[in-house]
Amino acid sequence: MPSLTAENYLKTIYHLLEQEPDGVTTNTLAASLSIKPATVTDMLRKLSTDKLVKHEKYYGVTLTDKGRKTALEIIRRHRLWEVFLAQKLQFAWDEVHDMAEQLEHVQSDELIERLDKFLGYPKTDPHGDPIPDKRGKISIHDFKPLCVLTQKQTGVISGVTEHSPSFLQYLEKNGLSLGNEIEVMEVHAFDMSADVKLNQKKVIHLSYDVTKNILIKQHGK
Amino acid sequence: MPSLTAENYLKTIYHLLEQEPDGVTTNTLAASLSIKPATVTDMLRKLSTDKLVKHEKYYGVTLTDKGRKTALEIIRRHRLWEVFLAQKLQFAWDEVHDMAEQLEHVQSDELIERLDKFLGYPKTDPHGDPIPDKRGKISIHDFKPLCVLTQKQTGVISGVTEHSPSFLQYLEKNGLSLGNEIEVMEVHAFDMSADVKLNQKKVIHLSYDVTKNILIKQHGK
DNA sequence: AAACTATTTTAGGCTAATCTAAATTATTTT
DNA sequence: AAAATAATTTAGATTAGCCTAAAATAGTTT
Ligand SMILES: [Mn+2]
Ligand SMILES: [Mn+2]
Ligand SMILES: [Mn+2]
Ligand SMILES: [Mn+2]
Repeated sequence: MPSLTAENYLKTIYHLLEQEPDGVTTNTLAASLSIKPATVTDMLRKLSTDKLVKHEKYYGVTLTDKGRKTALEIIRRHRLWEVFLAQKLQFAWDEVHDMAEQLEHVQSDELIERLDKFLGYPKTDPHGDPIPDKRGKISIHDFKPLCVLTQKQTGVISGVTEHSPSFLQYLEKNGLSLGNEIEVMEVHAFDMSADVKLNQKKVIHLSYDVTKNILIKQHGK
Repeated sequence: MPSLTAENYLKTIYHLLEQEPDGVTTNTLAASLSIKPATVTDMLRKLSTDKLVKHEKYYGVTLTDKGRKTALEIIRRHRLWEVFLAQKLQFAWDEVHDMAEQLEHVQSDELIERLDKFLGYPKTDPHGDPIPDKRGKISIHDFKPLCVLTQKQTGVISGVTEHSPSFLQYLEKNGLSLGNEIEVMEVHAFDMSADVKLNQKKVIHLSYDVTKNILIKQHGK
């Protein structure tokens, strides 16, 4: 029964550990939560006491099994609510995150089970991110950033690594939604931008800032 | 933008004013919120500063127009979520309240509008209580407690004034759900209990504690 | 009208979550 | 290896929301 605040710490630590698996620093966590490092240190002491994190003073923090399980529960709730908002209430994929940030803290296991069933047990959220099952098991995909594909390689847009409304709206406007096929026509060495063919039709030009944040499931893989 | 705590005060004051229209006392409010009177006095000062309530020291508190509007928004959210839980997630009417207590605090006007639409603009919640519209307009019914009906009078079960799971489960078990027809066969003077015919079939015996909490829409009214 | 009782408010304290400023520790540069 | 710099922790303070105990007020009884 962690507080809403503690839940947000655990979730954020979980996400940051995906980039820095052997420990998240106090500053990184503070920046991510938009609070001061001193506040983070305080909370890490409490989370340590509750055996949710392991904090090596002056080095960094990682999750315990208990902490990881809790984080995955929150992520499960967040992503199921996002599916609900997108599929049932017809919100666009750039609109669902902020509401899910609130809904994820509603405490009721039964509610989440029923919601899962109501949604038809979805495996991914509107951004292509996998939804952990009720036991905290999460499937890991081997999607690659579009920027690592080379000429002639093809695949399906299957996720994003950037969730800001402005980025998602940009993708939507250019027809780059989940499920669409792409083929890399040419990569320009000087700025890493790429020409990409969409659904075997239109060719569009994408900057590196865009291609690095689009995840591709490669064909025949 | 009242806090979650302030929202609960406003909602509770609104409900208590339905019984005591010219002012809710500090003790009543404290009991209703399960906190101490001293704490209530503190919060009432803050809500007064924010022009949400009018507090006459040592007498009682009422809502300002602004406070009433806010309370009705929260009640709207609560009841719409209850409809969602009952109709879409198949929860029983005695299970929805606690989850709605949490969901009602999720802040997003657009979410509530879409939810309302998704549910087909319901006019009442699973307990028969009216759902305020987005402008804070709430329809008032003229349902009467079953206990005031006399022999031979008939009507339809249309609401309850007691929401505890044990009471609601009792009603459910005895077929006393919303929409069912009743006819008063006999009222026993010594304990105010009543024999009531359900859907022109079975006659059941109900104590006063039960009949006073069932609201009836009388036929031809 | 005075005294008593019940209710309400005030005074002073506590905890969770935040902050700023100062002290400490680790890392990098010279 | 010392000094400088950067990151982190500690110390002390603040605010919201709660508490208990004491003081003040209102309502009731004699
Ligand atoms: Mn999200
Ligand atoms: Mn998502
Ligand atoms: Mn309710
Ligand atoms: Mn209800």
